[in-house]
Amino acid sequence: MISQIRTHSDNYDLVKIRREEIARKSVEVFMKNGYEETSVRDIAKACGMSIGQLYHYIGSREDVLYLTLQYTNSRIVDFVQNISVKFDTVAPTKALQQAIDVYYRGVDSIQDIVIFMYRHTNNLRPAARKQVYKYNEPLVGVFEKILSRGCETGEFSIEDIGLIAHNIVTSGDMWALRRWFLNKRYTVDQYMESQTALFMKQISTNNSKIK
Amino acid sequence: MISQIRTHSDNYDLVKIRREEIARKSVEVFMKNGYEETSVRDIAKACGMSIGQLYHYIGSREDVLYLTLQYTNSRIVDFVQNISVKFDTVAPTKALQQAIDVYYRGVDSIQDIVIFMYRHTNNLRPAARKQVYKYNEPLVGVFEKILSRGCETGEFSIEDIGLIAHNIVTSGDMWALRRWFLNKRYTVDQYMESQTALFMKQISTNNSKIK
Amino acid sequence: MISQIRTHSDNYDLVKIRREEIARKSVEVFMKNGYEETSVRDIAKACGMSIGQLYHYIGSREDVLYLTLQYTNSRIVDFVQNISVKFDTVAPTKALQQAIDVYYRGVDSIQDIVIFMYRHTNNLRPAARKQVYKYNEPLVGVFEKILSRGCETGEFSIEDIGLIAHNIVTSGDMWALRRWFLNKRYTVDQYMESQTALFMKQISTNNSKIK
Amino acid sequence: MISQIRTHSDNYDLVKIRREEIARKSVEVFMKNGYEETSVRDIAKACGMSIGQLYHYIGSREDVLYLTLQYTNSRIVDFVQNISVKFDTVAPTKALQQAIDVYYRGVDSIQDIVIFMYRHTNNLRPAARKQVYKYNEPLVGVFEKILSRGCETGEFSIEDIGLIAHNIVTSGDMWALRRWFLNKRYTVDQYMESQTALFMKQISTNNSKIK
DNA sequence: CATGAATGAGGTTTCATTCAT
DNA sequence: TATGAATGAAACCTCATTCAT
Repeated sequence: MISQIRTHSDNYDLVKIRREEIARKSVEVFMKNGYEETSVRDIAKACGMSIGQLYHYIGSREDVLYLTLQYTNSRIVDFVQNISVKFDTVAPTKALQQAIDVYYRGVDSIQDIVIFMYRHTNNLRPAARKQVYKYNEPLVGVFEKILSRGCETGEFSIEDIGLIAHNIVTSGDMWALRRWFLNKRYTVDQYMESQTALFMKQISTNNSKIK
Repeated sequence: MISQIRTHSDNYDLVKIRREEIARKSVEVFMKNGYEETSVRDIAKACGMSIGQLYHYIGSREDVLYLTLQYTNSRIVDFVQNISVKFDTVAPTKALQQAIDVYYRGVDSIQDIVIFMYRHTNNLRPAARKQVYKYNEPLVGVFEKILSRGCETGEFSIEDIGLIAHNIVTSGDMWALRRWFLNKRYTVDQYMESQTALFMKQISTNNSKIK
Repeated sequence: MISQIRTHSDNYDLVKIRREEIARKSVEVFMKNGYEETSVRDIAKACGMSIGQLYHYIGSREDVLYLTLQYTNSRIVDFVQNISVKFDTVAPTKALQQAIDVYYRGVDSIQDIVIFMYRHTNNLRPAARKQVYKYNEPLVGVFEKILSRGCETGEFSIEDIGLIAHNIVTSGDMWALRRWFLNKRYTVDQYMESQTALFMKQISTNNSKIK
Repeated sequence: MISQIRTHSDNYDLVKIRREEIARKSVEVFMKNGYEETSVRDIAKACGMSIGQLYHYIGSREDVLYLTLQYTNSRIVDFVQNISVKFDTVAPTKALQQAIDVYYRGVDSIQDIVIFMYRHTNNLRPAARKQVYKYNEPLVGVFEKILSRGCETGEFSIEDIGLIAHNIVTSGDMWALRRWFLNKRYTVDQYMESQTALFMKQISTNNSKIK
């Protein structure tokens, strides 16, 4: 959905292209300088546009924030979803481990972006905020799907699949949000393995536990 | 530790009192208007001080942020610690449940402050940021202590006490950080109970499980 | 006279047609949003033209103002003149009353345009301003003609016909310019009748007065 | 009344002084460059203030317009009122002539300001506009008072004193508003005398007329 | 000690006009 | 011929901080 943001152009395709360009480049400056510290002038420069051109495709500075958050959310979700499809034929336990692996390593490689998303989604006006949240939700879905499959095969026994999936995701996010704390004790691999092990304790059937 | 912040006053006690006042009042305005939207003038007014007087006790606007983060962290940690002392004589399982109860309900009642802390700690310059982190650490310690005791009594069986404690705390924080997601599915009580149950799966000895 | 305004087109007739269209549509937007608040983009949209096309018929934004002022002046003058012709065979006193009736009611029905004209004619560069003034002058002439005829028939006795005619017109304009004042005390009809009566006192011969 | 305009200062006296300063100086620039063409920077410079200082005493550029309109209105009304008091002991006919003389010459000497007032009062937001109108009203009252006195002494015979007074004022204003028309035909003295003579025809009792 | 007036750089946004397509 | 994307100067306004009183 492109709308909500004021444009001076009716050329839908061009707007779409430019906005993605803006999102992609803006994330970079925001990562480098921080959102609050980045002026519209900086944004325009980073996008290789004149200020006027920039304002053809957005209505306000906040719209750039929205575009970046939307963009990064989509990128992350797409990334995890795309990879997860491959796990559809893998045994649930294995699939789960691999999905966690993908997501946690992903978080590790874009720590700053994850932090950025947690910090600045609240800066958006309510309507935009909700949109961004919506873009994020499928992420939990990826894990729910695997967990469901595990329950069906009898590998997992779970009361509330949604909560576990949510915990898996947020534990991953925490690797970024609390790296000041976790960095001192773990590497990503250690963190990932430990957490995975803990999750397994919550979901494994006695069967698998005995093994 | 008071230092790091430049003062125009040598009266140590007065400075301390005033700074706590500033922190207390500033949190209120920040919650109401947001940090970025609150000007030094607003802060001074909220504190019932003149701008000049305010600048006797702080060196810059950021110092106010530091004071509030320090203050709120301390308040939270103190709160949980104070209550937890009472659990020292309670059986670890019970104590853990009660501590989670206290913390999660606490988070629920100051959701905005928790979000504020996660968002704005990064705004501080590194030195101050580390200080604030340090103020937060004892919180995990509260849970570590209970878990340790449980291991000693044989009620719990835990490989990495620190990680579990950390997970307990951050799961609580998530109630605030992702309320847009969790609110739709749970009440605070449901969330708390479900999470507690899940943690128990990770730490209970077979012994207690059988019960 | 079309000139003064730079064109990109040599098709004289087309230019004329388009400019009238521009004037007609622009008055509408100007009335709705005000001249200062209406951008060239808004004007183009209101005219159903692209910005580029608009600039084929005008040389600058101010030209649009000129066109609208010229257009509205002409419309008003034409309107009063057309109707006044019908009065040529009517007794001067009657004719005057009817002409006043027509003009004052006319002003009442386009109050905003009258105000607009008084306000914005000064925005034009001197040459254009003079043109617009010239377009307005025939209006006074309409009343001068009636007054002259009345002097000839002996119904009126006037020292300075031009001044009375001017006063009649400007009193009408004042119904728009000072409606904030006059609205509180009069309806158009009352205002019109009272002013007409006062003008009669200034121009009636003793003859007619006795009646 | 000072209020309505946002201040950053609570020092009532200082605000009053500065605002009068702003009004006085701003009228000058506005007369020189026009309101629309005068930037806030220009205003500040004309006032001998920094932009920041200017914004201590106003909330927006429009407030400066309000201040100037309020100021000039007050100046005009005060001027006419002050002079008119002297006429209280003069015979009404004489007093009226003198008051007209004072006002019309006044208008002549500040033509640009009168035009400015008619043009830009509409730029104000409604509340401010009404205030400015209110400041203008006593002007009509000055003439009403004289006319009333004339009716009491029997020199004048008037049906609607308010309307005549209003006409006297607006005829004076027209000397400024339509000087492009009137200049060609009259000097200010001629205009004044002719209009006065015409007003006398509307208000003189037969008595005085015979004389 | 206390005050709050003053600073002015720099923020975001608009918009008349041009010109490559 | 017609389009509307692009320009970028300049508009208004804010605000952390200082310092004379």
